[in-house]
Amino acid sequence: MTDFRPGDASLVRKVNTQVTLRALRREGVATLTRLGRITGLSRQTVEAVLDELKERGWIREAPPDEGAMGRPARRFGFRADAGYVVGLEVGGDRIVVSLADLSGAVIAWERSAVESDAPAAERLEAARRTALACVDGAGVARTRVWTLAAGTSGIVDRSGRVSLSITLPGWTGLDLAGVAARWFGCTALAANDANLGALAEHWRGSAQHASDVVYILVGHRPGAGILIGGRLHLGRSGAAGEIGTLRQVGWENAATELVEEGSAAEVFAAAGAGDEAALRRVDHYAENLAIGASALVLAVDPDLLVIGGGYALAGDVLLDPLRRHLADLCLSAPQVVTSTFGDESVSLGAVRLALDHVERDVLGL
Amino acid sequence: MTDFRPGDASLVRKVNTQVTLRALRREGVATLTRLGRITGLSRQTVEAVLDELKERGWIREAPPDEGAMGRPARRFGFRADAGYVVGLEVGGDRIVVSLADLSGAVIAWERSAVESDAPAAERLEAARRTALACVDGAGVARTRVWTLAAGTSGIVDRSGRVSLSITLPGWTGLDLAGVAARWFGCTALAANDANLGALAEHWRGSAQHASDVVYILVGHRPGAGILIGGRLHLGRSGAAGEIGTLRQVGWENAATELVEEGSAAEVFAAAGAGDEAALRRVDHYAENLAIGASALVLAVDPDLLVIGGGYALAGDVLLDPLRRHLADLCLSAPQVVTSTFGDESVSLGAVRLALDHVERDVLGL
DNA sequence: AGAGTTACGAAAAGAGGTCTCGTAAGTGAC
DNA sequence: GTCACTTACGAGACCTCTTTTCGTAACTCT
Repeated sequence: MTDFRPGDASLVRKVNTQVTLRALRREGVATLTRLGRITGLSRQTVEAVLDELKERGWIREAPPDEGAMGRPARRFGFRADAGYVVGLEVGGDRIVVSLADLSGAVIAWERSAVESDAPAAERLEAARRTALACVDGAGVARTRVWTLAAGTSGIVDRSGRVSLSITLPGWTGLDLAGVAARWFGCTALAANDANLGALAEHWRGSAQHASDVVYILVGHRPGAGILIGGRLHLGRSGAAGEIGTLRQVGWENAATELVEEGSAAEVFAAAGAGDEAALRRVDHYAENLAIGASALVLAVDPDLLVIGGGYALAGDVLLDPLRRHLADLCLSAPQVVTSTFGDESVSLGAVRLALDHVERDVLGL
Repeated sequence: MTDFRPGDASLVRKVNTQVTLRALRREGVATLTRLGRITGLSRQTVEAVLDELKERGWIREAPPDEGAMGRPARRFGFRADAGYVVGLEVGGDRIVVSLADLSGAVIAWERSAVESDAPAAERLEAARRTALACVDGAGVARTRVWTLAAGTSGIVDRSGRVSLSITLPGWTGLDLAGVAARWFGCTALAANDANLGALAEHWRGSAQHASDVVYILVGHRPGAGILIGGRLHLGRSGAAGEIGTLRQVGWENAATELVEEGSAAEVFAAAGAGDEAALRRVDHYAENLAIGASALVLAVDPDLLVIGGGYALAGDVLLDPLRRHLADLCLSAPQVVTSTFGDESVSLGAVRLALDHVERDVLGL
């Protein structure tokens, strides 16, 4: 439950360091006095904390603000460029990479296509190349990447190994985190793509103010990620949210039925234009989706249901029937919204995961 | 995420008070030196903390141990009898009450029967009488009850109001916590029965070492409770785990099919003796159960699945087919065990909930 | 009664944090 | 350019909480 270890004075310093650093990261650049006011600490304490942080290289002193009244205050800024993290999506037909600094600002994107039946080695090599290209292209030395996180479809266990992948050839059993760790010689993490999507939405998307979130990545084969109390819930084997496994749910073939004629985008467009047959197809797909979604919703009773992934671009054409079926299946369905991100959501979630790791393990606490 | 407030020296004292109190509750009675050793604090600090706690009435000084070597040490004990909590199950056909002291030791049980079609007022009155009888019978003054928690079937929202009950007449809309608060003039909490069962198992039952737990209360109408990270997960409206709502799951009528001929106990007994027809019935019931259970398991991916409630007494007669169907439906089914409690599990969980409240709100932190 | 054992209690020291106050370093008005 | 005003810095006193040390007290055992 709570903490078990007793505390001494250094605990207080630890807490206050955290609080100060958190405030500084929000502020960007701030004076001692201002930091004192927003943290509730005395200026003296803030000063001591910042001295320590400067020593450790986390922050830097910025030039004083000119033109202000009174004696110029010393200003400090979080050294967002002290290190970088890479967020990576290794998808069925594409690789998406984002490079972010420690403040979470994404400073470079890179993407490339990959054949959906490419063997594992080829897919990995494409991912590696794209990631390196992204970092090199941004002019960031490879050694300055502190952590990499990768999202991929399939079940990824807590150690970052793909324990089961249905869609990607040769993917099952792959130690994705282990392999990716060698690319930059840094710690690497791996997780399921839907989980990372959920994380991204909670970080900067439509789920920012929700605590418990179910995120469904709709596309060829829907997947789901769950946030409990704002934190990723992975489960014992990392398989939390894998409701699609249940035959009763019918997620396996939901998409193939949808795209029997034409691409998904075409079907959605036709449905949006009022085409009866397309509407029926979409409705049927939404119903299938709703069955799985309702199982997750009933299990978790989330504050919010977020729909992400390629098909989410269809917007209300898909969401309206989904909401209808969901209301039918659940006692009280939560609010349903679409992702605010396009296809960056997984790599953005990966960035967040990497940053979480940095903040926890490198920054301490 | 983590704490937002900065800390000063008093934070350290708070932490150490918690640690000490926790240790003392585990030990029962302990000397200063011993407490120092197990908490990792100096004897002086422990002494200061204990002085404060004695002042506040949480602990008492016990007579020194005789016959030991050296100067007799002062001994302190947690005042488990400083207050009491009442755990209550308001079931379909019975009321179960347990009275526990602050150490969690149950010092009195009381139960009574109630008609399954009794109107709400009658059921409530029976619950009140039984609770009062339990406390009075134990010789505990009613004013010494600090918190009461009640478990009942149906969906109970976070404020302790029954937002939906299918089985109990007149129960929907009842402010159970509000009503029960008047019985002893203390804070009262209310929750779903399966949630409390889960809590009980994690506290003292088969789920003690599990972090994420799905608990299914099997009986007339199965219900489920979920523990995430050892804590109750209620969800937005308190409906987390209500997978039985989903028609595809078939929990609604699972039991009625089981008991078409004879009582449930008879069917289980016959199945245990090898009766083909009974085996088929049980297998069918187990299959229905497994569908809902697998939805929960896939959603949450728990460390452990615990089966409690009346039918759990059947043991492996029910569990074996359940495990089989579960293995069939889930990628990797978790361990499945039965509850270690009989029909005390809900009231025991209620005790735990009440104690949690006391520890958080009364003891501080 | 003396030796051995164990715990108590006061005193000193150190780490952190807050408050106060005199001083430094700017801007703006005259 | 000087003076008043504003704002921030820095040193010192003081408080809280913890730990360490050491002399003393209160037992048991021989």
